[in-house]
Amino acid sequence: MSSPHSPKQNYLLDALPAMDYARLLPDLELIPMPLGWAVYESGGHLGYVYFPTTSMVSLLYVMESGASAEIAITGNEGLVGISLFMGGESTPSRAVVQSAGSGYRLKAGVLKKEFALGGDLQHLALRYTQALITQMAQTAVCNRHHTLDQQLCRWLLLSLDRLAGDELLMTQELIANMLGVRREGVTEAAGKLQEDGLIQYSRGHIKVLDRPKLEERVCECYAVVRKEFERLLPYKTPAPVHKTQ
Amino acid sequence: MSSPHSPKQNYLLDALPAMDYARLLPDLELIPMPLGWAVYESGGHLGYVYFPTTSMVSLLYVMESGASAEIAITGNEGLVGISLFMGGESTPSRAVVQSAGSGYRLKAGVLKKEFALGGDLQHLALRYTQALITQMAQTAVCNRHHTLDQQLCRWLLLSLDRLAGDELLMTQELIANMLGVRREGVTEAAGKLQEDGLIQYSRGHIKVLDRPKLEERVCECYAVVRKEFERLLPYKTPAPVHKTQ
DNA sequence: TATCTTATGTACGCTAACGTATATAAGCAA
DNA sequence: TTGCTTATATACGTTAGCGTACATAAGATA
Repeated sequence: MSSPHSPKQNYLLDALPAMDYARLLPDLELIPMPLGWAVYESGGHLGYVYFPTTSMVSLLYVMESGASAEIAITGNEGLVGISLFMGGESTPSRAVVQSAGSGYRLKAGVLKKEFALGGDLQHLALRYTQALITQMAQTAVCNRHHTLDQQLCRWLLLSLDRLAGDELLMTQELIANMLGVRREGVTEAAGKLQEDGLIQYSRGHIKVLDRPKLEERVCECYAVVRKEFERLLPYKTPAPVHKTQ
Repeated sequence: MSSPHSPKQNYLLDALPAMDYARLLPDLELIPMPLGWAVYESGGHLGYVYFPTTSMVSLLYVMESGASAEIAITGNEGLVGISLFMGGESTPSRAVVQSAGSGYRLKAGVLKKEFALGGDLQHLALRYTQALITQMAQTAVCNRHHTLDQQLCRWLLLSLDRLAGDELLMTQELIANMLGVRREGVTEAAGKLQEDGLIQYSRGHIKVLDRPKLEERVCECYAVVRKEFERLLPYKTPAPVHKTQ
């Protein structure tokens, strides 16, 4: 099997004008992104920005108690390491690969230089950051007001949008860590979805059977985030949508 | 009484180099920011960015059901309207004046032009935005894991940091809307704080009597946000701190 | 003064999610 | 095959916060 890797599998890189893309290409380094790898740690210095192609990265905060909560998800529509161009160099959160795959990385210095030019990369990166902000804000709202069942639907749909296919490799334990809830709670919520024929899972494999029905059950948060991503990053149509409203 | 208004009461404006400040000064327009005023609406277009000086603005999301949740707070350490320079022009959230006072505004076009220069205003605005992101992320975490009591402490301290003095004009109803909880819940939580002598309130006036004790009761979220603001926006020392850890 | 409005206090049953414990089952290793 | 590890299932008492209802009290208004 050949491996048809290309930086263009990442939306932000793909959206760059040919000249900007050509300038960055020599510095884009293909790397594997294995499950569980901490792309960056809380407070840690970043040497690179990462552009996921076939992988998915969770931004999460781990509390003193060890409990955690996901803040946002990044897939091939974005980049990991916004603090590099936002100027802070680090953040209190962690970034962990949540779905293995590949990505490209760019040395911090190269990115900053390109960003400082004020061209398309700057605009794209900032628009992506705003979309990410919306995702974070909606996570806060969802955590406050919605049930675990709804949040699981949101999480499945957001993840699906960021990956090819209709399958996720993800144990209930992992999902519980992301949502910041008990594993047993996820078992129960996922059990209902399976019973009703929306998904099918076994030992870390989740297959979505009925996406439209998932979109019926999810809270408004999903659509808010999705629409904002589509508005801010057009031309990105990650997965067939049956009903966004 | 004279009114000693100055754009320098806003940290971001104050931190600008003399030349940049001088360039913007003619376009900075002093405006009153009355309680409850919606600085911008969900999805609405912004004509101005706002630099609060003596006022405080809540970023919040209002759900279909009418329930709401605060995403972040902005005071004289920041600005309202980041979507203007981030490129999105609007956001799904609302911004509402939560504590009356004054501020300065700048026409969208002027800000964008200054931002595009890539100078100190750009750097400050982006660093502030990163601090705001931290606040949002921590709101999500706090909503997930901490009790109403802890969240009330966090909210009081964050608000206090953004205002002069030790008093807040704020009914429990208002606070409940911000936190996205029942008013009765706030009554109970605030009752405990009053009983223990940490605060004193009556009909919309809240006075903080023992800030150190408040900082003992608050969850870690407050310190995370505060430290990140201090790291990203140095020289800003809003209120005496007794114990940040 | 009496009345009205708004802010705060208190109570009661309800539910989602928690913490904990234990049971089953699927895949892997020997 | 047997045993071991990991993933999922189920149960039970506890609790924070909800929804609702109603009571008090402080200012404002007449």
